[in-house]
Amino acid sequence: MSALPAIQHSWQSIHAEVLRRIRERDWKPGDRVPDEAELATEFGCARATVNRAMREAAQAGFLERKRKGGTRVATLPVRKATLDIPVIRLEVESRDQRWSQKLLLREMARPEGVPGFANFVGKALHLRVVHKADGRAFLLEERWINPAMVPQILEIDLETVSANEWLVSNAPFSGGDIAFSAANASDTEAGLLAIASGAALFVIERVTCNGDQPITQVRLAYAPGYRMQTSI
Amino acid sequence: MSALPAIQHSWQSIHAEVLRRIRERDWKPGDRVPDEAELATEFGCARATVNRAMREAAQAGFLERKRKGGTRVATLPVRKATLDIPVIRLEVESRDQRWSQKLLLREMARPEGVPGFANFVGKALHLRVVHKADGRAFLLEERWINPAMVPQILEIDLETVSANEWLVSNAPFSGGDIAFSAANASDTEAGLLAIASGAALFVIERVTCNGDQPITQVRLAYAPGYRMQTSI
DNA sequence: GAGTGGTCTAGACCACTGT
DNA sequence: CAGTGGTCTAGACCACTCC
Repeated sequence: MSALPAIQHSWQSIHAEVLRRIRERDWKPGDRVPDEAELATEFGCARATVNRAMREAAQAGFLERKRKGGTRVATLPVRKATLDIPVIRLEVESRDQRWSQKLLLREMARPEGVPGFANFVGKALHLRVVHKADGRAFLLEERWINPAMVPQILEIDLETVSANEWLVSNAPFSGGDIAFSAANASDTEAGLLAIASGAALFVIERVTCNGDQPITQVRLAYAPGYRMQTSI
Repeated sequence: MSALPAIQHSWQSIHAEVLRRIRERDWKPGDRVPDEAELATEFGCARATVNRAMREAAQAGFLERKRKGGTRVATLPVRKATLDIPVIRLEVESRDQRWSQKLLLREMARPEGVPGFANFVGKALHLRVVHKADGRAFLLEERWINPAMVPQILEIDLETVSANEWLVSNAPFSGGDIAFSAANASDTEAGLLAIASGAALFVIERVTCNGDQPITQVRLAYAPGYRMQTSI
């Protein structure tokens, strides 16, 4: 009962009220909640407005919705965190630091054992780059690029433009996979990053594809101190 | 020009077509794209349908929308990856392994230098737990819990029920922060995980709050081999 | 001021899926 | 089969922001 203070509109206010009821245990985990039509009456708005509010809450993991089954409060709310994967240069500049890079290696080679390039035949563009923030090396990039997918990149001056940035702007892609892990720095890596051998690196591995064709695979190894953050 | 094959409906098909145009460079980065009314005419649907498709594309980072400014293709599309933060037990069981835990420490203590507990006065519940998959230790959990926010937890048998799981189901919370990083295993950590001292651990640090009150802070250190994965 | 996206409404039909 | 969420429509008004 107890309708809301009279004037309630906007899906956001309803969304907030829904989250409040979950947080305050008005609606308990596992509970069936009133259906959209009922809530629309209670809130005095159109069903579509309730739908929007509930859909967003479900997408965030707070509710579980099923046709005919109705809507229930999630029992074990799987929290969903959204990470931004920015262009490296912008990530550095957003910390008010100056970005620069050094191209250590540029070759055409056979990608062997490279994730995403399993069935690849012929040679691919292989890059190794050190990224610097205010002149200090903080990130090693090891990248393989499928030249069949982005032939133009063979003519780009990768000393000037980062492959990362060029690809983001010029390589259409449909999807990919990302994995995060930790790894001990090899002697070589330690030398390049000016850190102790064996130091713990934060590693991001990413494969991007267009359809079923791989475009690029990259391994980013961040020097100690790097933190990837987000809110939930 | 070239209207679509005639029958086009559903925001999802329009969404797919929009992404295709971006991918295939029909619409180039930075380009202004037709406004909603125009697209609605082209696709032969209501403006609300176009709105839904474009809104989702913008949320995913492919478009930038501004009132009056119109909609443009993002020049440097910031990829957004969504991570699921599951309950540890379920994560293990989803790999068809058996989950178990060992409670190493349970004390009331002053949280000093604990993120999120900066202004905390008095004592908090401090836990240290080893999580095992098929009997093999793979994760160290170090947790602080604000007893004022969840007094019932003081009476829970944390040997049986994981604090992680209990909190997820019983502690209402409104938000929090997560950070991911890498760290070298200390001698103690190495001993507990049966790995070499200094090995690279994947670390997740999370603070959850209700309003401005901290509920719990946890540091999860995963043994080498752990990968957190997602698709984009 | 005017153009464009953001949202709300009232009603309708459809698609799943539990009973 | 029937209840519930998912979506579409046509129209309206509002809010922001560029000119």
